[in-house]
Amino acid sequence: MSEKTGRSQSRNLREDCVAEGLRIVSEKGVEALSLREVARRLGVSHQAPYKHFASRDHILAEMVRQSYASFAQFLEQRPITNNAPDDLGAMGKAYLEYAFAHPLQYRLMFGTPLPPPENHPAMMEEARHAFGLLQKGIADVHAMRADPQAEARTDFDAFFVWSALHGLAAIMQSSVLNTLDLAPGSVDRMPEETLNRIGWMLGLDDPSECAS
Amino acid sequence: MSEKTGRSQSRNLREDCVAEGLRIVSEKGVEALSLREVARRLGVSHQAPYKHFASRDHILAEMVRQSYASFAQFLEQRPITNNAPDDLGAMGKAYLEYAFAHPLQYRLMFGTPLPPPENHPAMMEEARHAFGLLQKGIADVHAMRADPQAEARTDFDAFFVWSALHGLAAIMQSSVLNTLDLAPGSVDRMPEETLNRIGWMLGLDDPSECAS
DNA sequence: TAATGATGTAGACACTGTCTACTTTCTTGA
DNA sequence: TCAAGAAAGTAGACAGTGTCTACATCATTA
Repeated sequence: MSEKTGRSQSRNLREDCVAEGLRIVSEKGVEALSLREVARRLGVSHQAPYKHFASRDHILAEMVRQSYASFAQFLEQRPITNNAPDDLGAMGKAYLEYAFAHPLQYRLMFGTPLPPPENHPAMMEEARHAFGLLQKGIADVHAMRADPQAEARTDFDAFFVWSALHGLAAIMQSSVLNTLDLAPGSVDRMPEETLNRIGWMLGLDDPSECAS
Repeated sequence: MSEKTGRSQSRNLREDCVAEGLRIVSEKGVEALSLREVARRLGVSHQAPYKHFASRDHILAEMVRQSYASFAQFLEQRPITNNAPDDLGAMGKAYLEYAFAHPLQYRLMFGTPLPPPENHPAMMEEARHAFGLLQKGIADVHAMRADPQAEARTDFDAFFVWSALHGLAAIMQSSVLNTLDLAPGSVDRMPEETLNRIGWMLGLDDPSECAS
């Protein structure tokens, strides 16, 4: 009974397929992903991955699930203070950091049509978890406010923040951006300024800055 | 010499390929686009389109170019008043209208990796034109202000507005959205509220609303 | 009128996902 | 212990794709 039992090997193959698939995605993008290439890199027959995944969509869904998980983990592992607005700001910063550090993986999660969500509940569960972090960040901020209306707006604000962050991340990765004739420096300052504006819109800053 | 000369037919085929391609994209998305399917629908051999386009990327670039053109045309044909802030608001509204009315075509322009821009200058020219409309809308607003700093921020503000609008459009088309447990109604009100917030952030509204 | 270039056809190649059939390997229960 | 059976991997086939090449057709024009 060596360590390399058939079962453990096969379980490794399943995980290896996902890992190798994610590597391909990170290098060349989702469009360049093929199960045959995965099998080739792992040195197995082109049908081996199909013993562990029903279809290309299923391996893709697992890759998306793991991406959401590591994305959420990255958001969670930032230093946490007891200041809700600061923590929310740090989460926004972390969001953009992840998007810029792993552009193709980010595109996998948020920029390509996902396999039918109803067929891949595990994938969606992980997505809900990631979004839940943002909801909680917003809720914490609202909770420390006197304003009773704020709480009712939690989902709305979460949606808005997500939308603003995603818009920024998506456009900064677009190839269109490089061909636009923009004032120099206006692109580089965008992430920081956008985070400021989001915070401002949520009323995180000193109201006196409002009119300036 | 009938009207149907070889030349005019071939020119039609070129245009027909793009039109049929756009039809496929609008129905099934870019991923489902294939030149052989286009040829099949047009009743020609699978190689006929290649007499008019060097590669799949070239036909795709032309489709993107036409999409940008019709997108820009849609933005331009909205009623124009002499009130710059109102006109800018109307453009934002038109932006979202187009995105929601033609989701797959919108994805073609802003949601899929474009063919190498340097190889397709006509495509990028049309993209610049579309973005130029937004820049002009912002510049007009800044121009009617006393604030001299505002003008220097034109590109920055244009970038921000584009980013916010795109983020909203992209997320509202995401399949993830339907599986999130959000407060009912928070999604439906997003477009209008986002436009309000953008206007607010640009200072288009009465400053007295700022602290509310 | 003959040549030439543009346009369209046909076949082939390598690649993809997925179906089927076959072999090997490991587990497990009588 | 060993035979049965499940699990895992291999191999071949099929239809689909983009693109290369060779060939046919036809209009213009020198």
